[in-house]
Amino acid sequence: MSRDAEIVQRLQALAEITRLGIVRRLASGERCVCDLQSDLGASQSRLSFHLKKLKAAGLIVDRPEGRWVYYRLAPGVLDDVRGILGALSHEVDEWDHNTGSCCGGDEC
Amino acid sequence: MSRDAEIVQRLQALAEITRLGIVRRLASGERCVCDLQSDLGASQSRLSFHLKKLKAAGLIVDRPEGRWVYYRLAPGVLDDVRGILGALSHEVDEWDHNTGSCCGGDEC
DNA sequence: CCAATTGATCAACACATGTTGATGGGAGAG
DNA sequence: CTCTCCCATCAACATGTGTTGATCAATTGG
Repeated sequence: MSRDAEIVQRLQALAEITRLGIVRRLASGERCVCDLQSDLGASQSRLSFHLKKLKAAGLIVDRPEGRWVYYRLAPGVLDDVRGILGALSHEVDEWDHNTGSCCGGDEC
Repeated sequence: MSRDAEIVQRLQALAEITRLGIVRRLASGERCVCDLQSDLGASQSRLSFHLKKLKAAGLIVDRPEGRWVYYRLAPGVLDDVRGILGALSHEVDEWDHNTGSCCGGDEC
């Protein structure tokens, strides 16, 4: 998978209200699905669907233990995403109002 | 629109390969649609569609001038998104392996 | 005025995504 | 073993998203 596809997948994983809630919840520590279920008021099936997305994007990791499966944030991944956005917004500082001409130059 | 919905909309706007390319391109300065068209090799209709999404999310702003419409990054918005992600990943530092019990406590 | 250019918008289509309710499987309790 | 709990998975459905090709409005140039 290309780097860009990976970034897109991670951003997309975060770009959903339920999953954002899950990530926010996991930010304070490991939780099992049943915890998230009561915290977020979401059905078990729905949570499982979203956890799968987050896991596929590498944002969370699971730890099965007995009957339960504990989820937590994958270390460093959120900061990695932040780094990408930082690299994007960084160049805008030295922005010149008329850096380039339209349509490649002399024609416009 | 709630704060969370706004964040989701912005993340979602970034979570697409064409739009990520647009943002990356605009990071180095203002561009008109015809510039992006040749840079990204995308059709005019497709670009217009994605630019509309980015604009609706508040990530870019437009500046009509004559026949052309110039787009550029909205200042501060990318950093705002970064700030959100930073707030999320921040709490994970003080993570305790067994912070909470499952399912609210005494039952598991 | 007429023609060309830029870009927004539309309809139509294919495909992806999120939800619900049901089913199944593994682990532990009785 | 049987029953229950936790969780993943599935089918079915509704909705959202991205693409193409056509059309339209506004601007500019001849």
